Amino acid sequence: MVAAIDLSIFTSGRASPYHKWNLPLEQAKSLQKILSLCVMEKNLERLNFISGCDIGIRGNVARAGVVTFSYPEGELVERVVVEGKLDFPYIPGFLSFRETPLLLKAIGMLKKLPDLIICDGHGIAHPRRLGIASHIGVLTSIPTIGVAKKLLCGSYDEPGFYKGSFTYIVCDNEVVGAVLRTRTGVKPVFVSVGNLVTLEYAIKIVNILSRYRLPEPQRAAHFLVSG
DNA sequence: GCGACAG
DNA sequence: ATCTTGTCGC
Repeated sequence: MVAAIDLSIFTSGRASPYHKWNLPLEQAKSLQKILSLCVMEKNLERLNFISGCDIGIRGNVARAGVVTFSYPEGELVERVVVEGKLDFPYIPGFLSFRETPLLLKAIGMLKKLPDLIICDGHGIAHPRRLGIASHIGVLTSIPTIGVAKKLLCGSYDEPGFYKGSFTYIVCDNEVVGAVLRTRTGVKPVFVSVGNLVTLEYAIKIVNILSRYRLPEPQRAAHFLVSG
């Protein structure tokens, strides 16, 4: 039996117990390469609760939101919103150093940890294979999937027109993610493994979740922190 | 050197 | 991410 993960350590508002966040880019780069070695691709054994998380920014204040839904019922189970400041600037390839601290704080406040977290941004479809979804997944040991609106690295062929069709994202001769058409005729999303899931499963679940009217996790979280 | 570049 | 009006289409 393994002790439950205590995420309350992230709610202190202080630096992460695992590593500093305000790092020079070169150190951040090294850290990403090291942590990417911790990314594991495996099958989920159960999926009863799915969370979506996102960050909204207004001037100097940022709000991180986490929303949890039951699956497959799709009922709202819990939601958390926390406000704070972001000190790290947005630099392509280093998004997690900007948003992860506040997101972990919000995730750590959940009464019940989810079986999966859908993150806004890439997972391993990243130059150093550690996008924000992977970073969060590695630090929390919670399975994560990255869903981004734009490509960060690599190339792909346009997926088919209809919902469910997808193509792969190839970066440095590796398949790092997929471009999935979640709605017929609408702009596709970029799906990639964050941690502890398989790309095939990630594609499948993201496609399924996009059918839900209310519960599409990231959208719900986005709604929570913006509108 | 030049262009690309999640949120 | 955020700032923003009207407008094309089902």
